[in-house]
Amino acid sequence: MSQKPFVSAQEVAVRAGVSRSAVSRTFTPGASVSAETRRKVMEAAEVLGYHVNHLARGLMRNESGIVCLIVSDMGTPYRSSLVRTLTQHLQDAGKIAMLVNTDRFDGSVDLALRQAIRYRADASIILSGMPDKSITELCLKNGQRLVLINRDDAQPGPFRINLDDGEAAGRVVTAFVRAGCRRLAFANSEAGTPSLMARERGFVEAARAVGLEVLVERYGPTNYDSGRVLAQRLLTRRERPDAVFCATDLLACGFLDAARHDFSISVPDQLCMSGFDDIEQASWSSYQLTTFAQPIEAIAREAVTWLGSDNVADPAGSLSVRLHADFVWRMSIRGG
Amino acid sequence: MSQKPFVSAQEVAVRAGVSRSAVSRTFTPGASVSAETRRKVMEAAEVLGYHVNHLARGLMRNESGIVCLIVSDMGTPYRSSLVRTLTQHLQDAGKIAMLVNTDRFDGSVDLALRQAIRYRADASIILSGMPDKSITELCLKNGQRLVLINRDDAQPGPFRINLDDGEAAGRVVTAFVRAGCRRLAFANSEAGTPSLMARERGFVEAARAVGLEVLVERYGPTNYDSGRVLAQRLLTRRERPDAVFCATDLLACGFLDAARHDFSISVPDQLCMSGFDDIEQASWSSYQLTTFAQPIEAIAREAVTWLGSDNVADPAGSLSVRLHADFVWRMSIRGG
DNA sequence: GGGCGCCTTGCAAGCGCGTGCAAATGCTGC
DNA sequence: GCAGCATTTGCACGCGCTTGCAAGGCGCCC
Repeated sequence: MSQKPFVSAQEVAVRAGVSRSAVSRTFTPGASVSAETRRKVMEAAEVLGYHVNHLARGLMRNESGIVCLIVSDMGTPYRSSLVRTLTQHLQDAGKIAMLVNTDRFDGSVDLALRQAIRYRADASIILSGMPDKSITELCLKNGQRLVLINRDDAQPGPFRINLDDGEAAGRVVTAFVRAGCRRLAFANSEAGTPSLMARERGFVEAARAVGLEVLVERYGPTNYDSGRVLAQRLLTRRERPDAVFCATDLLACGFLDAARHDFSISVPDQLCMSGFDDIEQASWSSYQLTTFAQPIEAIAREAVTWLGSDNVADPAGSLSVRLHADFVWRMSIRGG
Repeated sequence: MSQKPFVSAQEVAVRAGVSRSAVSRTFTPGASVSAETRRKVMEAAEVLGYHVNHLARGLMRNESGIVCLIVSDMGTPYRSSLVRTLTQHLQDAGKIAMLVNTDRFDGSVDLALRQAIRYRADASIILSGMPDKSITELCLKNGQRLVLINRDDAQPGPFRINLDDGEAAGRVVTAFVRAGCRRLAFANSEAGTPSLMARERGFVEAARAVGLEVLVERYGPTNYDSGRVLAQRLLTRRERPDAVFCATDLLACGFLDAARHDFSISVPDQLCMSGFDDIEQASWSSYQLTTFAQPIEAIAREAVTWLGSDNVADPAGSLSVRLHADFVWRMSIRGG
């Protein structure tokens, strides 16, 4: 059954009456083949249903065409959009995405990178978690390129794509103040990822700069239910906040639902809110959330462009890029 | 730079003072190696950072360990959850997922399958679109297994996983009637996929069986905005429906938002609603949508179990499985 | 002690492909 | 017609791995 299922270049060669090299060259862009030979080969390949074996090709070329996407929580709106856009761009660049799910446990990022090495992936793009330093070195030593998205890591080697989280947080403060808010709060999860913490820090500092203290609350994983819990905690305070910046849209949705349905608080009249990510749900009419748009297209473009370029060992500098998150005005802050 | 980046079994062999075969056997479960040799090999592999080259292994074994996931709209909640769960189960079974995005255009399902062949994927799982018959035959002839999820196709060969969409639709009718609704409507997209149409047909037929006609409206792609448009169309009718079954939760969310915010209709008091999929948002307190749960875990389990089994050519029969979608009662139908 | 059988090990072939090298081919200009 | 050149073609090797086969090592029992 599984004896000799796939047709090989050899078989195409005999049917086309040429040598096997000719077949190989026909499918190698830029190789030297006459038009006539190419035609014969293509014809034979068509009728036989021949497809180049990329496993073997990868073996020879030392370039598999595989790019490994390492991600957790991919059921989440922001993550799934990013994965979607990345795969699209990779395909446009002639690459193919291999997907590794790291939901199970923490160490699985390292395991994922090992898997990437086994399949000789040309590169790995890490959307979640943080690999151990020894593993990243192993990858780099093996000629595998690494991209970290929103991981904000200092170690050299990987290409790092980050947002201006801190600056964005500052803009929220301005917007809140302009809306007349004085009692600011920040709702965060306990995930503690660099970008989440950067938003928190940026918010607190910008508020302090205009003379305001921020109530910071952290709870659970970064999802809808945590947003509800955070609302429960923040909205039952004696001094109830009149403006809340949620580290994530998902948190904001949960927060907003709890505020409206459990506390009958009107947004934005009694409470101003902002989120981050601009997930699709933020634009739904039940939320109309003012938020920051993740520059997903730009992130994907930066990532695959860098993968395509040849500047492997740039002397520490252009190995990092900082993208801008646009403020999307909707209805959750007064006075847009 | 990219000269000899990866360490090979040969290098491990010389360092361990054994033959290259011994290294190979050490990493082949069930092969004959003495404990002493294995120890030496493992030690050498560890310090050298050796990882079996799965490209080469796949070449020899005629089994790459790759399973291709073919999917469009993966930014969507249901799709991304399914992808998430599938990759998880595949990894647990020792396989790895390759992701092909078919958002671009229709023919890309065929292109995706060709890509799967090139990488000698052991199997392809199709979540979106429908491949051309000639391509599926090419895959099967090449020994590649095929799984169709919710594609409801009759052609033999692929393993088909479907839901009891029609029966589910019948249960909605019962619930609507029990709630006292008489003017039923079905809100569908124009995608026309088998499962969507099965729900529509099942709903119309079950309604007819109890003597009710159904207002059917179809519009656009299967997303939130279409739901809003459908509401616009159905809720402005002279005889306004008092119960709407939306083919999808995403449609239902859009419909519900439009009903409440644009028409000030109270759900479920003035209008009963049901969706399908049980996406995460259906449980959010702004929606509290009564719907059917996609048995995502069961789907993934069935798929990878079949991939692991050896019954390739089962005489047409168990090549198809029909799963049950549980009714999830929330607040969008009266009298739960 | 020698014959027998089992476990382990090395050898070598081959999976499908790309590519350097040399031979062959075709073409131009005299 | 032939030297000279550019282009095309075939041969053969090797990428890193698995695995059948036979040789080697070892213990057992008569």
